[in-house]
Amino acid sequence: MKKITSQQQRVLDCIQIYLNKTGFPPTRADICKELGFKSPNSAETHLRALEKKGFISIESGTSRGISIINNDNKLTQADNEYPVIGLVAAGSPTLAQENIEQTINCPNKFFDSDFDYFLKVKGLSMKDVGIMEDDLIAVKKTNEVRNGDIVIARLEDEVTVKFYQRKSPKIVELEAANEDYENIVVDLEYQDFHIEGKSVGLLRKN
Amino acid sequence: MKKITSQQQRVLDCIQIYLNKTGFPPTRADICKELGFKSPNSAETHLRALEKKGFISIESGTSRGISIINNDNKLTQADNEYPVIGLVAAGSPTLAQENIEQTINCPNKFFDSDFDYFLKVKGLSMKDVGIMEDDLIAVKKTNEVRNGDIVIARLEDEVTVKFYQRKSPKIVELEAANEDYENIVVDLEYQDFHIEGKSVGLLRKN
DNA sequence: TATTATACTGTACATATATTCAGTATTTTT
DNA sequence: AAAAATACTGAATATATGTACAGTATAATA
Repeated sequence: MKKITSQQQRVLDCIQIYLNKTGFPPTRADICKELGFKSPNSAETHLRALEKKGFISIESGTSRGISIINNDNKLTQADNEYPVIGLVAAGSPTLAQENIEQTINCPNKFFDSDFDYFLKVKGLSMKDVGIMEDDLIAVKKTNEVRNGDIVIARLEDEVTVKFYQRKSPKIVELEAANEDYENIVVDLEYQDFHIEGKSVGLLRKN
Repeated sequence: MKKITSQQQRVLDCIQIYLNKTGFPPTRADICKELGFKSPNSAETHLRALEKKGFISIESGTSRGISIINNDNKLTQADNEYPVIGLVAAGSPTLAQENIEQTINCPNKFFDSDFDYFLKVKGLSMKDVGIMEDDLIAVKKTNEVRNGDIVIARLEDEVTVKFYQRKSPKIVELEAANEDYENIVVDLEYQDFHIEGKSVGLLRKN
């Protein structure tokens, strides 16, 4: 990490303080107000310097698009609040979505891949691979899945967790890991099918 | 906290996911794009409902001025490095340096109970309760176990994970959750038996 | 010595964004 | 049965905001 000047440090601290206080990053004007600058360009040039030195990233054209880059070699590991989302009974037909109000504090790099939320499992359709009722699956939102991946898929209005198997350009098979459940064959041409994401890990609380 | 609808939960999760990914809250348009709405007013009304119910706060006239109100005090959130210990066929799991395969950074109060280390599972003797090979069991070191608890026990030189059942003052039965394995009957008078701890959670990395 | 980085003020403008208004329809609550 | 809440589409607009351009001045670097 490159050297930082005292003024740049003030700006960096200002961003962090503003974030802690409000929950979102400041605008150029906010920084000016906080540090006594009279031109938004003062903040702008400092931000550009901080970006160039790798302390922050700036999303171009985006309001408040500042994010502080954590060097995770530090003592303070970056945690986040991850939402826990409910799931309809896997393998059984038609049930309204039941959602759960809960978030879990978890290090960002807890699993081998990053992930977006936890999914609370209903049903036992994946029991043979050790996914039990009420387990929390760490889900990475993505469309890029391979055969054999455990995917979270939406078929019409129903969300399920299954093995993914692309059988042909228009046919996907969703395979359960439980002999009591039958596999689901999806015709992409006639059915509303969408990959929500894939499993990158699992969490269970006794 | 008031009731939340499934769509409102989706919006709330969307905000959290966006925050985790970018470091700043989404705009109305961002939410629409993420959830498939076609009018920014769809996001707006959901946000107003979430604000009214106390899940978020919205800074008026401020771009991305959304912040999630979390009920739990995560200020005192502390992390720790937890050792991962291999479950070898013979020998007891100790926290000796040579037995520690790796460490995992994890919030102290990640599971419902506190815990001391992760144990890496070998074998499938508990497969019917979803404990698979190479899963990491969060172990709390304790002697206080109850019937039905999943315990980490040492019998002579062998360490196993099993259900605990106290049959009589001198007899303990260690029950597997896999029909291919036989239960182990322990005579406390004649056998060297020791409870290392009990399982308080499970972690799996795909 | 020339060049670059730092550290500002001040003005201007395109666009990103919040927000209101006008509708429609369904579900839930009173 | 009426009222309120939910769940949207679609258009319009004031303003919040990023960002470029034009300057001035000093310190650090090559």
